[in-house]
Amino acid sequence: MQQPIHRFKAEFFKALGHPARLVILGQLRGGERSVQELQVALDMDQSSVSQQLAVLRNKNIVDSRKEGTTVYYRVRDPMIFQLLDVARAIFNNHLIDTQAILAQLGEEPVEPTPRL
Amino acid sequence: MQQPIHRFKAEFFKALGHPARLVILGQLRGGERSVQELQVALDMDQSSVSQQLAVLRNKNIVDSRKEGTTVYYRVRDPMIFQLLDVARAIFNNHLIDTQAILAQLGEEPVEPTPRL
DNA sequence: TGTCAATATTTATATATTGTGATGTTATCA
DNA sequence: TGATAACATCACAATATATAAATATTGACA
Repeated sequence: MQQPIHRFKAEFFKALGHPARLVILGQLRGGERSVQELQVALDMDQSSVSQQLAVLRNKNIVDSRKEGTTVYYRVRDPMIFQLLDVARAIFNNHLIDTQAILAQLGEEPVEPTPRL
Repeated sequence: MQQPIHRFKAEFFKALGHPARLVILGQLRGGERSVQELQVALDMDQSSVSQQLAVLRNKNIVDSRKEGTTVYYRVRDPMIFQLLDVARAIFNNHLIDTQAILAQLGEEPVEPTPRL
């Protein structure tokens, strides 16, 4: 139970456990992005984006490359996207549950057949 | 960014972000298990196991079934295992990083070719 | 060198999660 | 009904994570 490998795996999943970080990964599906581009896409301030990127960086989920004063981020292992795809499939299988949880979160429900 | 669907996905991944819960899911690969069986397998006290199961239950990741005074848990969607398999593949692809992080966690490194 | 733009880190505070122990609940059975 | 077994939930201190604002770093360029 307290095997380090499980702690590590848990850390990995925890890194995925934040809306902004999921959106960042979604953006990175289209290839590398600068912090600024992400900042615009996410409508978040620079500091916050940088912080979320730091979390992903610390868990080796993303990599960065500096070009001049701009830093470009990319996903380290494309298999991450496969992981997100499987997750999406799971969500689609359980839309009703999803709606229940969203309601519980006090949010409006998703449409009948959402593009996740 | 603040779309509820991302919040929901994040909640899902957060639920996977705990060593004990990952071990529980690992146990449930072999089919349903009673709380007691899990308690023994994880070497945790009853209350803690119950609480971790509650987290998984609240996120609709597991289902429970009562038989007399015993409660059996099972994974709701086998695709969860597929997700864990992809995660494992990612970890295997990045063993060096894994070791780096384990070191950072102050733990002993894993063997060269671990069975995850 | 001085300044600016892009990004990172720090700091403080708020919030959430965890771990542990105590208490509740429910079903069985004497 | 009373006792017990199997779980669940509650309560609270400890720890971790999130959020936001301020400050630091780095590279380009005048």
